[in-house]
Amino acid sequence: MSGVPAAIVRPRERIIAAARELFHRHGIRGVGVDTIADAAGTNKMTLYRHFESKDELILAYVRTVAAEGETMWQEIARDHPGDSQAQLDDWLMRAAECVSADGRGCDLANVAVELTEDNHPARKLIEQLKIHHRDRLAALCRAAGVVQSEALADTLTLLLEGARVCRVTAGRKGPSAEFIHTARTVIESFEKKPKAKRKDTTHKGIEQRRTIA
Amino acid sequence: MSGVPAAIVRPRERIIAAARELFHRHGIRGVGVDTIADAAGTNKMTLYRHFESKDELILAYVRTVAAEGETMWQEIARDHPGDSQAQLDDWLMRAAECVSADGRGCDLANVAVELTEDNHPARKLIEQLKIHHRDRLAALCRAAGVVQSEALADTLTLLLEGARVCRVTAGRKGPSAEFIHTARTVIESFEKKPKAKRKDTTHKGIEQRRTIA
DNA sequence: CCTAAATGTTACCGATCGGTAACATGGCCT
DNA sequence: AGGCCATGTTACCGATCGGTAACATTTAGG
Repeated sequence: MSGVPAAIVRPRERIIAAARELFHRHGIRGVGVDTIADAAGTNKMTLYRHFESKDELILAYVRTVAAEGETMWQEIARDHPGDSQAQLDDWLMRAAECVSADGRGCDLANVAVELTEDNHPARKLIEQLKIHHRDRLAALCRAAGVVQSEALADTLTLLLEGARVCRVTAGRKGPSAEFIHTARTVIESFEKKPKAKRKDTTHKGIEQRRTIA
Repeated sequence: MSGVPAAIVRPRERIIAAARELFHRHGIRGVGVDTIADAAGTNKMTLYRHFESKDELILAYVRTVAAEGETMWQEIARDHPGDSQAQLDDWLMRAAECVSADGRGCDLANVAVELTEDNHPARKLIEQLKIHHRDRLAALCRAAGVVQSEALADTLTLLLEGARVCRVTAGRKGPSAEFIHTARTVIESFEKKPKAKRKDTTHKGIEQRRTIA
């Protein structure tokens, strides 16, 4: 009854998993539906019974990548409850992993680059996801006591996206190699709210922790 | 003798111009050689008499984009001779134009994203070009008196590349909207060499110009 | 066990892809 | 005028693309 058999992975999930891998490696335009169906251990006909077009499969791919991003944010919050400063640090480490992972850059950005039609539904979805990610980061910066939290979120977003694309264009030894150091320097250059009400312009004591909670 | 007739644009130049435009708009994989030949007012056969493959045409496209970048650097040097600070400002303005131009991002980066084969000659060329650009920027930062010139060049490169890709993924109102302000803030946070030998830690007078020449 | 739904298999469609052969036409130089 | 070289034209090639029809097979549920 509750044994293994019922847990066999359905074709739909295998197709999504195969698309996830192949789209990531060869790009959206670089892989056909035949290849995906084959890699999923099924056939094109079954694929088209679950996705009415390749565009819909691309949308499912984007949603899958987005879900992984959502999982990341949840893990960050779970691993450092109430410690926004540690959450920001964790975000930075995970971001650095994304940069140096495998040199294929950001999957969402790659899709946006390959989808040159302005009104493609996947592009609109990606736009929402990217804005959402930036807003989450801004909220985290604010919680961590950064005064110009919006500006820092914008800056960190640009640095991360730049590092990922530079990893693709300039290789492992390019500007992305120093991403962590670069981001840390920028973060430290932003002023943080002191515990006291008055601004503290001391030129050395900018290192208090847990400013907000 | 020196009249107009001999100056008629040859098919080769028209093909490169058409490829420049179409590759930029629709991506490398998004446009076929037929379309390019047609847009160039010629035919596929003539195209293949000048370029032995589409890959070679892509290479010519990359070289064209690179030449435009070289022209930009020369204009920057010509417009502000001996004033490295003004040259850096000029670079920033031109970079901002690249970001907000037409929302198609960086042509070279787009090619690198679309060319998923690691050993494609165009990818190696792009890598050299990107590294070269970063080194030029680092030299400019050093000439402008920035102490950590290498670090600033890396940071500005990441910001620029990030802004261009964010313009594609997150739209006009995304993090790239504040690119100039973001970059300016970062630049100002980097220490500059004072004229005097001793470091000047004054908290307000960080605005001297023409520090080096 | 029997039925019905999900999946597999094969063949096919029109379109487009990168690339080539053969031949006709043009203009430029001696 | 003659000849040559660049270009234009047409047709074609095999491969692959996204997508579908018809039919066989398996699987699950009553």
